[in-house]
Amino acid sequence: MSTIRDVAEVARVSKATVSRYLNGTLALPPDTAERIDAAILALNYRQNSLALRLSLGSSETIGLAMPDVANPFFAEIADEVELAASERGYGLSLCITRNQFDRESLYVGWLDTQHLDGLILVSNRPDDGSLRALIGQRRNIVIIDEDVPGAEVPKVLVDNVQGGYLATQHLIQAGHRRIAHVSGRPRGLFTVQERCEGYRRALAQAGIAFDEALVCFGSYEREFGATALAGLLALPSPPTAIFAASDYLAVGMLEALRDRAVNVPRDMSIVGFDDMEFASLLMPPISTMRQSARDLGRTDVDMRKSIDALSYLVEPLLAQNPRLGQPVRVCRPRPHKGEVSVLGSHRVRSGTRGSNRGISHHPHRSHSAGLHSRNLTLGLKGMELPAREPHRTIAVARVS
Amino acid sequence: MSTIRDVAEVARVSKATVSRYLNGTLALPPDTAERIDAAILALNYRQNSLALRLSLGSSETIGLAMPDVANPFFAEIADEVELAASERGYGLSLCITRNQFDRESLYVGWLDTQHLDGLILVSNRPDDGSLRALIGQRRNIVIIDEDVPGAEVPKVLVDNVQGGYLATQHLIQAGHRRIAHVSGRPRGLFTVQERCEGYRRALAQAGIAFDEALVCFGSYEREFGATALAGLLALPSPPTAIFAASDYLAVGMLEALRDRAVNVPRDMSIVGFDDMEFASLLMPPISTMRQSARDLGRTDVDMRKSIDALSYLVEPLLAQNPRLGQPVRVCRPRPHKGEVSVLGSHRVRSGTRGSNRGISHHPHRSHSAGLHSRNLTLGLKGMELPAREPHRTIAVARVS
DNA sequence: CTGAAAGCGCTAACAT
DNA sequence: ATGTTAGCGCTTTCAG
Repeated sequence: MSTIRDVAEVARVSKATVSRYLNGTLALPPDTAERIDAAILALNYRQNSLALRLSLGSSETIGLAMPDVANPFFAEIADEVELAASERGYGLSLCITRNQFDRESLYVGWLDTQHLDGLILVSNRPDDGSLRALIGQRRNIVIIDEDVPGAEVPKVLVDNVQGGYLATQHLIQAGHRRIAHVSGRPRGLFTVQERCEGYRRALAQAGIAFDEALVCFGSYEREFGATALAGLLALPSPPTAIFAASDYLAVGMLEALRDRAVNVPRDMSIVGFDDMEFASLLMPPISTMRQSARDLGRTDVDMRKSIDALSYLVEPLLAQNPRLGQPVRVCRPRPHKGEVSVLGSHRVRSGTRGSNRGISHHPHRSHSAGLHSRNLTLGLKGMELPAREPHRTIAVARVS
Repeated sequence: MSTIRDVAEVARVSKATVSRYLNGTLALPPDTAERIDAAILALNYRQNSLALRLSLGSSETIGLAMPDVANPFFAEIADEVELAASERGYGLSLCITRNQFDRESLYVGWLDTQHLDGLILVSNRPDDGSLRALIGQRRNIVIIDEDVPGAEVPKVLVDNVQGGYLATQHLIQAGHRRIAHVSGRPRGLFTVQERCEGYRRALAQAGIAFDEALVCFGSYEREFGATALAGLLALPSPPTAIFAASDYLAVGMLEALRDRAVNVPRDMSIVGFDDMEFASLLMPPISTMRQSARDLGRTDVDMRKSIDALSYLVEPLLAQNPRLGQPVRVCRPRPHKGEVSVLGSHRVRSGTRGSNRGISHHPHRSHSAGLHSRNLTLGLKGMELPAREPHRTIAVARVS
């Protein structure tokens, strides 16, 4: 490979001139410009990005650290983040933590070694303070999906309480009184806690007593769905509906129910959580709380564009758009097809996803092919996020 | 952040000494070593990876270019590749091409700019020669999943002919005579061509005439599954079974069949292709040809370890293991749970995936919850891949 | 054993 | 408008 020096020699100018010309910081007389262009072409010159980055002191790369990318929920986030990053000329380093602290630690360390300019962190463990300490005062981390309490960085989290509330309410409105809740572990996980809190609120509002026997905490995985289900069915008075805190859980339950020849939704109603894209591929499709992985991914990178907390990463972008320090709307997602996006307020309407014409609010009634499916769509809630307040939380809640 | 220079000053030695000590190329007297250690600790020194990489002329990063990572099939590959890369100390740059040539081109270019040391390329377009030309003589690319004809680089491809053959044979053995085939587009895509070829072979072998009306090429996507199905059902003499060239296609068909209240598998049998992890979550679970995304990912990075075609990437690894130029077995995957892995030969046995006890070979008979499910497992075929023959193809074929 | 110095390829003052 | 020079932080000859 040829270097800028070769180009300079061939074009009979200095390295600096070539460099400035290439970066557009200089208007050259046509003849010199042409000589340089010709040299570049002749030598098939390409900027060495390593040297560039060393010189600039920035890797032009952001990291996305998540427990697992084979899980469709995370994969969707990754897809969206990659898009946002590449649109801005950033590379994306994929960092799979497999839920281990030492791996999270490794990747956070990459921020110091210039390996990464910024890090999008999806942790899925309850933090004992180590991760928070590790994050420390860093200004180039964004936390999404699961909170790391105490960490003073921008966060993009889902309104899990609201989600749990709506899911449960959905079942109550369908006539259920005995509603179980199956969720992850440990209970200390914010997503677990909050979804459960929403569940309790909905019950309370409907005057249904909370029954400890009807809630199980184990994991968000499929396997636990089956286990939990067995336990619930063995109760003296089993539930008629279940709010599962993840779609994977719901799937595990569906499998177990199928094995026991229990008809869904006739004999058991289920609401999931996550709205992974494949949820609608299930037969029967289950209701699920939508927390859009794509919005989590997208919103997050929008933040980078506007918050000076991420100044390290954002400086080059701000340079082009010097409204520095002004409050900016950070969460302005386009509405998805068939949805109404309501900024700043919640509004519920019936959705259009899937083949759910002839929607029935009663789970014991079903349409066309004997399936139960009802969608709610809750608009995104956008918030003004003033500069200099990097650790406020953006709630993105959706239901479908 | 402190630099090696700071460390040197505090430890009262030269930069060079620190550098060599850190790289283990030097044994130091205990006292000097201690001084350096202390300085590193005190200053919280970390190697700047940008500088390191510029100096070394290698980015210690490989790229994974794929059309889409939200698709579970690709996501599984990504997961596996990340694991392999991180185990070897490489970073992984995720490059989503969205099936556009200019994006593929961009990422291939990163090999020249030192941005990437190696590239794992998953293209999903039929190549008109541009991509092949772009790849040219580069020695640090590996192609997986879909062939780029003419490109002389290592490839990890599935034996699609065999896959199509087995899928079709499965249906024939179940008693079907009118079997449709629905696949992607354009027909020029190798995966499309080969799977169809396998389909034809199986038909021929069973003495069933090939009927043009029963094959549809459109796309691997779900939507086309529904479209194609409508066409097939409208035929004067519709098929009783379908071999779908992707699981997404099969899912689209299942949905369409459900809408028409056609019972699967009683009135229509379907075999898919890919064995995405979520395939078994479908209800009813469909039979599917297993081409293990994970094996594609894993095998590939194993190749990097042993083939000198990838010398650029592999040199640091070979340095530790100087059996340079020796033939190495590159494809030695561990058998999955419940499977028999047969190197160098094919063997069929009944599998153990899912809840398929009481397997029925007849699609019109079904077990427990009224579902049709039959699994075949074909062992991996491993090949000796001699050094200096980087562009031989490894066939990984599995069925389940 | 250890240090001085050159160099990786580029950018960015500072000159001219 | 262009050249000169000094770094960016590290590794690696080459000397001592």
